[in-house]
Amino acid sequence: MHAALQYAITRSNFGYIWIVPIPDSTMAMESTAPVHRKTTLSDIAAGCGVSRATVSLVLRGSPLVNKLTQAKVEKELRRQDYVYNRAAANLRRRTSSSIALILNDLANPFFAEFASGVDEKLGEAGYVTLLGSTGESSEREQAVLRSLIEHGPAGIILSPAEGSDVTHVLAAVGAQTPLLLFNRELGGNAPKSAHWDRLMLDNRRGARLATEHLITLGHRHIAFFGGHRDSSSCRERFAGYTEAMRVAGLRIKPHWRVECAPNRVDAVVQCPALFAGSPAPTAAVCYNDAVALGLMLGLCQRGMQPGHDFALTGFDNIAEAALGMPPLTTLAVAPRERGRQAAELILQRLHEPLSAARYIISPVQLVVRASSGALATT
Amino acid sequence: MHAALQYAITRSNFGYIWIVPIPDSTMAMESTAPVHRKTTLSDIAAGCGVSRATVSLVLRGSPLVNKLTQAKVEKELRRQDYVYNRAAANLRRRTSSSIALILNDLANPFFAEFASGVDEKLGEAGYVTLLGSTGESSEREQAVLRSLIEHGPAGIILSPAEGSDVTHVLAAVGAQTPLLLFNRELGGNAPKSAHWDRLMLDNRRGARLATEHLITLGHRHIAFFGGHRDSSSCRERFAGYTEAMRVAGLRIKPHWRVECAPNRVDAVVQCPALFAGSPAPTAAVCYNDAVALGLMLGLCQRGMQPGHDFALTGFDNIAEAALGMPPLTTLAVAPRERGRQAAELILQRLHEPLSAARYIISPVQLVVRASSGALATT
DNA sequence: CGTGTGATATGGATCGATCTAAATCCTGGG
DNA sequence: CCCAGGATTTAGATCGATCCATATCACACG
Repeated sequence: MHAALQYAITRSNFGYIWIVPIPDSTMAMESTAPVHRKTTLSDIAAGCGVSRATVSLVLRGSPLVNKLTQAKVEKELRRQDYVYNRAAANLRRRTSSSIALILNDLANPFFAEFASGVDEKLGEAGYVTLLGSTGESSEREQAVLRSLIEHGPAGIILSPAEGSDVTHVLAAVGAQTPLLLFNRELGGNAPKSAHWDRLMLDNRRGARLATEHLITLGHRHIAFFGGHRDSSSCRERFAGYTEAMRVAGLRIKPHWRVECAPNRVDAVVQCPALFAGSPAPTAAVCYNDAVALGLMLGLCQRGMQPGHDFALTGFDNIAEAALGMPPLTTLAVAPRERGRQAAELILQRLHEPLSAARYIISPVQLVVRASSGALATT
Repeated sequence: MHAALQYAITRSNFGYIWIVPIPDSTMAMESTAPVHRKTTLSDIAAGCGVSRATVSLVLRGSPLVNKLTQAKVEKELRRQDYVYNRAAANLRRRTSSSIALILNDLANPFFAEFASGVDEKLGEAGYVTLLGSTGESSEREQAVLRSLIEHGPAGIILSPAEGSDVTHVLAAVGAQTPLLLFNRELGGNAPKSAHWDRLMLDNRRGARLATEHLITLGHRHIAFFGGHRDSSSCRERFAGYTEAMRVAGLRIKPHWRVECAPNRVDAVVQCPALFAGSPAPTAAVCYNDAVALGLMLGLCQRGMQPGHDFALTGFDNIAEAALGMPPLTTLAVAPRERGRQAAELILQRLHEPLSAARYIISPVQLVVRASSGALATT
């Protein structure tokens, strides 16, 4: 290879691409193994004059093998840079060491942190995470499920896409692989025979806590702001809100229910709707933090000071909630913890495939900050 | 089972746990398969009186089989709810259909979106993503690498943990599996023989663009705010800043370089340091968006109006950047696109294992908004 | 000296698919 | 009626590990 060809540099649009040739001695002597094949248990056996069975025993730390042979084999394992082929072992043992994690929206920080928790816990238990992101499309969900199931995961953790249907999911999953549903229910009505574990958030209780908090602070005209009626989590949160209002003997005016997409931009846009009717609310329970932060912006634009002239709460306790001006009163759902919990649940299910299905509604915790006016700092 | 035992409800702390017994007919008739084992290719063969080889050919859509037998086999496949065992096939074919994706911090929205892009692209290509999150710990990185490599991924996409070391990583990965490095370089000095692909962000150019933008707007006293000197990306961005200043013939005062942790809280705290010396800067290039948003808060607290009394830029273009008051001028890095690109690169590498290593520095794009004063709206 | 015993080691079948080479079937030409 | 040759099908080995039943060995005991 000529020195002149050492580097090829391309300027493309903005970025750069370097092409660096491979050094001549592509693969130097790899101990003793043939250049390309991975070394297998048989290579080790041959390499130190014992049978494959013995090597296998050593790999699994069996007490049956003599200390000396064990040492000899272990030395050879290191010498040949052996890596265990778990797929082969799993095939023979009819086991699996992976769990599929299928999320409707990995790019959402809430699910990202959930995934992080799942992976953490699974890793500790010696399992590996098979990831699948469906981008909120039930067609992709089908495809992803079918693809992942072929890799034979021991279990599946699924946060369904919106509009995901029971029968389709069950058809793809089959009856063999345990399923844990997270965050959302499946649409359609389930066949009687079907059963799976569920891990949900206590949306209803969360919204009730927030509403009660505002009531305690003296508010009587409280709105429910944001979210769409057809989202199940929004329905649940709204139910918690109405429940608290009813218990406190407060009537809800129709114009106190303002819908908007669960993001900041739309929240800003819809803010005026809150004040269209009379009496105007003095506080709002928001569908989630994004919406609450948007509403705060909208209030500022109307010359109102959130936490002072108007109290509001969020839901999720995203990172920015603590840092807003003012900081946001909200409900912490601890997504990483939920991830660890989901992993634990599916692992338990593997140990007891026949035990009763569990339906867990996970606690949420009210985090009081200045936006609700409780800690108002002028 | 008695009706009285139908449900067990536990109230625990905040949440609830339902235990729902499994219906009596746990597994109804599963077509014809024995209750518990998965159906295999042999079952299908036996079920419709052909050989295993023929079924295998049908599965892979070979044109060699007669239309009639093909139809017969396909019918039986459906009847028995057959699912392909890709692990077994991979073992025989000595192939792999998975790619390992190892991230230093999955909970970070930037990486979450990157992962989302990777998974999307890999899915399209028929690959499955093996996830591993290292939580910024090089020990965990080692463990995760070793665990994932045992599952025989066809390739590895690695965004290294801070302080991750070349030799350790190479020892875990081995020479067989192609490696693509994303976002960061590995520490330590690499052995000559080693080579792998790299996909990095054009940190330097990004910071230069931001700085040039501020200079064009008339600023002469420009600070570089945030980040730590020992982070490689921070060093690169700082280099871009100094380069632009030098080219424009502007001297940098020492007190214009203020370090802080790459988050909002610390940025607020360090804000006053910017104005400790004279002459005070009239603008700042910030290490990233979080820092820039923090600095905006700090400026407000000093009674200054960002984008009006003081110009500033961020880096990353996180979701909140567009929604701040004022919206933040920043550099878009398109993490999802980078993810798709990373997936593409590793897939290409699988097709050409011996082609030259690529070093790609991905473009970043200046997104001008009001915070830099270019679009000042009073 | 034969043999029972505990400690080790191993051959060969096996998991569920694929591959290779060879067997079978079918059809038309000689 | 036989056979070449294309169209189909298949038996059996194989991937890299594990499991089972059996083999081997050293030693002690009657």
